[in-house]
Amino acid sequence: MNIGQAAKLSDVSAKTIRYYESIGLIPKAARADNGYRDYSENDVETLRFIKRSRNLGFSVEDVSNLLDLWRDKERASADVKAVALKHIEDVETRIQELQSIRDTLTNLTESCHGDDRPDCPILEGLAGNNGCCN
Amino acid sequence: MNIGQAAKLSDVSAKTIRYYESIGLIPKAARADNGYRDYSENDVETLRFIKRSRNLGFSVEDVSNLLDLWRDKERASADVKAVALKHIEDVETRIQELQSIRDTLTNLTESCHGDDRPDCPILEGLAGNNGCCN
DNA sequence: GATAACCTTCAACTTTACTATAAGGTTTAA
DNA sequence: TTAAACCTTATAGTAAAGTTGAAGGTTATC
Repeated sequence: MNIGQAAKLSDVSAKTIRYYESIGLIPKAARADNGYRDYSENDVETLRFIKRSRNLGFSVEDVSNLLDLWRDKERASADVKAVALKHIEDVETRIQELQSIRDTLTNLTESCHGDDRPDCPILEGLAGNNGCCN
Repeated sequence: MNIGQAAKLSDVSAKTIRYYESIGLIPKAARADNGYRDYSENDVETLRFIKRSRNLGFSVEDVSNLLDLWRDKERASADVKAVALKHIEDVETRIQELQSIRDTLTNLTESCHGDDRPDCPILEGLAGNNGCCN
């Protein structure tokens, strides 16, 4: 199938597929007689794998590692698990950072009456005129 | 004081201070006789405000708006609150996305024995061979 | 007086992951 | 047959927020 069809089936745009090929994330595609890239069902599977992994927040480099593991039928599942656990840890850290930010902002906004008067604890907090943040 | 001193006091690097000036986030600095930028305590306060705001995840553009509001002694606190509430909402959305990712990954890793055998539910999940994700 | 530690400008580069554009060849459908 | 809808390559641009480097002037210290 042509790249457009593969794009549709995998939900990865044609441009992005070419980009992935250019950076070596996927091997160079086979070519039809007319020079067009030619994809198999298997290639589409790979693209779907990439798409799902990216949706789960793995970097392209992580995905590259995961693809290697996926293709290696002898790999130890522990190797895959290690990549996943590391990523979970990173995600968890980011969640906690964001929660901390949210809580600080929530405290600030709750103390701001939010009307047309000018005094504003939010700005005071950002300026450091209270003990609540940093 | 010189830029290095202002950098130290505000915890914003000298290069970043120059960068902020170049994009108009802060006004052009006063100059000493030798041509060096000259900062006041007030300027350092502003840099600290910027630093805290950035730490709380506000974009540079948001910070620009917040600075305008900060400088405008007539502003309505409601205007500030609106910026903060919008940001809280964005942060909350991001937290939920990350939690969803984390939960999916946790499910996958929990079903993976993680030893030296090759079969791996994580890769199967990423490949779409189960119902758990996307 | 030398040398380190400052400061200056300006342009270019970094990161990540694409996206866009140009100029052109191919295929499909009316 | 001609127009739309594909496909090709190569180059450049985007986002965001800085960072780096070169080439040079200034100041503080030994």
